[in-house]
Amino acid sequence: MPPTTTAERHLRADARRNRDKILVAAEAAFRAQGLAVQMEDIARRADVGVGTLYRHFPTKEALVVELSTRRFGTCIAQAEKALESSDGWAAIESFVNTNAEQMSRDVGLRDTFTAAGKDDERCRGERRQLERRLADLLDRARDEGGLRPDVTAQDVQALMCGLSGAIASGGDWRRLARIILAGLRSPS
Amino acid sequence: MPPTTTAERHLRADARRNRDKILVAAEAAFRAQGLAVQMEDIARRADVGVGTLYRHFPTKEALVVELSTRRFGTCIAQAEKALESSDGWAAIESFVNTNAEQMSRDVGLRDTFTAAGKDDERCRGERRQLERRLADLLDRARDEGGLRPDVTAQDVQALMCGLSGAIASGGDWRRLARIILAGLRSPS
DNA sequence: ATTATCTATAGATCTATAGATAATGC
DNA sequence: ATTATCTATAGATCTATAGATAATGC
Repeated sequence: MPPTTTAERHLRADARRNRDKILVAAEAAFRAQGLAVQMEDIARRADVGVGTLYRHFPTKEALVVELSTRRFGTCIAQAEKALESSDGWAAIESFVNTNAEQMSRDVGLRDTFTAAGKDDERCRGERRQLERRLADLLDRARDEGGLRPDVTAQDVQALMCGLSGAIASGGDWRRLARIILAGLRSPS
Repeated sequence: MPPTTTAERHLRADARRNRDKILVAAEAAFRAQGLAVQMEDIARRADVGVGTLYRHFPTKEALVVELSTRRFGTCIAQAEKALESSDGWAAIESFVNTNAEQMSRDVGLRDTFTAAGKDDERCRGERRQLERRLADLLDRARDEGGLRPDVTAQDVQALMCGLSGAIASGGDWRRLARIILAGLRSPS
């Protein structure tokens, strides 16, 4: 559930409608074309003038941050869901595979991992929270002996960025995820 | 040794000098700032007007292709040198580590791997040749039993792109290279 | 005489805004 | 009456060129 700020609650009916259309359109545009897509394109997809787009999001950065935050949120939720698995190593496999598959279908997600919101406090917060969840996953798997003992959450975060690049360059996510997971697995 | 084309041989003394200065400046600019650096910046570094830069390289793409080709060339040479090693697996380790270390110091190299010259025949040729050398390295290591049997040259190329992204996102190249190499190693 | 260089600026490609017009809701 | 929308365009930020000026080499 997105944070319904005070500003959003008092929105006029048409404004509310347009805001929703913009978010849907931007989501689709980012997924298909990445964060570099033009504001004009997003407005066209939403069937709205660019002026309206800028009324709702004062800068492109603000729009990118809004949607990147949501993507990070999904990713964090996936990490938490994976944590429910009974087996520590299976949780990590599940997390990496799920994300790799999603990145293969979503340029915006790849861009989010590698580039989005480096200067935005909200995005940085999400990154930190993801790192914490990742650390939880790793701690458990390490305790159970499934994980190579020296792997850190930062390593895995960097590897997820790497995975996004590798997928973008035409690699098969299944094969790449398998290799990276094998690299993380404890050498038994 | 760069290919001394006919055009380059007949260059007037000052033109020859400026061309060299431009190549040195562009190399340094790409290394420090990546391929997105501005032509004006490169010209300034070379102590030359932008007009001169454009006289020698008709488009920015041409300059990027020239320097990316060189980077690919170095990389191919490293693969060939690694191939001289007596041990197949050691050759792969050496290749991956060398490149990872270089990528950590050279934004231009990272950009070259992930983005450069996708539309240029010369660059595509270099990519293919690198892939062939990589395949040679893999074949041998596989025969010797050191390599996970299903790994392809394309996988490794994608992983090198990934490594570049992972390093760009702040990862430690030593740790990342170790994990990826462990993933490629045969599970014995 | 020819070939190369420089500066100033045209042109392309975006983000963002101004200000005239239209839709909402009290 | 207020709030939102639209189109046309300003502004920023690049790449690339025109055309007047300078350096080279026969």
